[in-house]
Amino acid sequence: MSTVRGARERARIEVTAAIKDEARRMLAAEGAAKLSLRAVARELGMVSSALYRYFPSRDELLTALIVDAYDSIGVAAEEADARALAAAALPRARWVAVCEAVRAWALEHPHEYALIYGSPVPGYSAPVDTVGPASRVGNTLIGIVRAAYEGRGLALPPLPAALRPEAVRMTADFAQGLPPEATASLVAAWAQLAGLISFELFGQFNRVVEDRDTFFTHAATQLAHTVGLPTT
Amino acid sequence: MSTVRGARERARIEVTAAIKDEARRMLAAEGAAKLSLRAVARELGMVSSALYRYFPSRDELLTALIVDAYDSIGVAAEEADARALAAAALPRARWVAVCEAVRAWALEHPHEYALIYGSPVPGYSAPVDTVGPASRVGNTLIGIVRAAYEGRGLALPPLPAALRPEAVRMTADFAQGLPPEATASLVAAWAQLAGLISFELFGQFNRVVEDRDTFFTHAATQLAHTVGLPTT
DNA sequence: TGTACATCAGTGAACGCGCGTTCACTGATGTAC
DNA sequence: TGTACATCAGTGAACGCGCGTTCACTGATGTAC
Repeated sequence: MSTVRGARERARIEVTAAIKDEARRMLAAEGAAKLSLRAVARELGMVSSALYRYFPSRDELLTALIVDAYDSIGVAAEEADARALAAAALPRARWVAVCEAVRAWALEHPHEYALIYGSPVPGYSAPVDTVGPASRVGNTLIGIVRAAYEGRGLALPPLPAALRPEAVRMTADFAQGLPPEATASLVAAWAQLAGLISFELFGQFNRVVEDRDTFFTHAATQLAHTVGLPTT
Repeated sequence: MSTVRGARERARIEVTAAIKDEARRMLAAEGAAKLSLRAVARELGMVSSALYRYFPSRDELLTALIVDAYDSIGVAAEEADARALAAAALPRARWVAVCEAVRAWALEHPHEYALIYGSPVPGYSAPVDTVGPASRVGNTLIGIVRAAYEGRGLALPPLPAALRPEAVRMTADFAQGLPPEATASLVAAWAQLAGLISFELFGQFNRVVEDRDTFFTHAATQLAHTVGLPTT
């Protein structure tokens, strides 16, 4: 059976996890730029070259952390939505709940958030493996708007003619079943949500916004409005 | 007269400028994390220790670049607004013009944008000198909304009671003369504008948004709506 | 079940690199008398 | 106007640091017969 593993295989899984955990800890403490294989190895009581049995390079380790971060924030969003849905929340409440969950995750994991939504790590370019996990939050938001559309419908202004072809293409590519107006607003809202969180996290709200929970909830509610979610 | 300078003083001004220019070039090429005093000195044909006659540390040089970047993007915003105003544009058109100018600046100076609006540089904390220059873009946006308010007025939904005290405080702190509803929406819009630009710049729109000019103009126009700027 | 060989995790030394910062110095520019 | 001294830009060597990656190796685990 494939569930019974030899000592070698079990050890490999455990050590790989330990490396990622330690790397995540360093990431949280110092940020991506300071993440070094040598420091991780040191902390684990290994010699730095031993890590090359598990990750062929520093970049591969970073990629693994990025994928994990995308999955982690994606799960946070999906679970928040599932809870809201279980509580029979209306689309607008689901939307706000997901936004708040994403923000809460970001505040708990600021460096991981910066890793995936902040400025790109110099010299590193994300490989294709990250595309799937990267879209979980977006897909959750799409799901909420789709449910609203199929229910009471959406309240959206008409698209300018110049944007229609692009909105139609985006809809076909990743938001099937939505009206193109909704897709365009949704993509913008997703970026805007990240802007709100980034500003808070990266210090732009220092000396500007003090009651940040209240402020964010209001902004997220307004965003729900811009994607056409009905008030009631 | 203080306008006649000795050779020493003139040289100092020129060399300081040359150091900043070269540093900016390296920043543009490699990003903030890779900016090194040694590399700048090398490129300038100086010995690395000579830079310490001009900047007491690497962080001071970074701070100078940050201040310059804030000023540069601030000037871009202010000039765009002045041009729109000279063309007798209505507030909404001024708003969109400023948003587009900010985006254009960001696309031309991606690493400088990342330096000021991206994830914080590890180990670096911005000193107080940056506060003034940092608020130029925001002040430009405030000015547009204030002009609209004093003209035809703003179209804004009422504030939730929980947010009112914070909105009143923000208004008193940096947006005197605006109704508190406008201040709250404005701060959110400012962060959302940065989110739109960051997503485009940092690659989140890859495989998502293709016709980015059109998309951005639409999103900026929608933002004008959320801050209450009248359509006509 | 036992043995011979293959696989693979981890070691330790080394390579070559670049960095920020300090310090005693030289020589040119500026200043006071 | 000329001279003596003070100021300051730039030099060159050095300190101490950490990094990613390679490579030949040892010894334990796994596998085929």
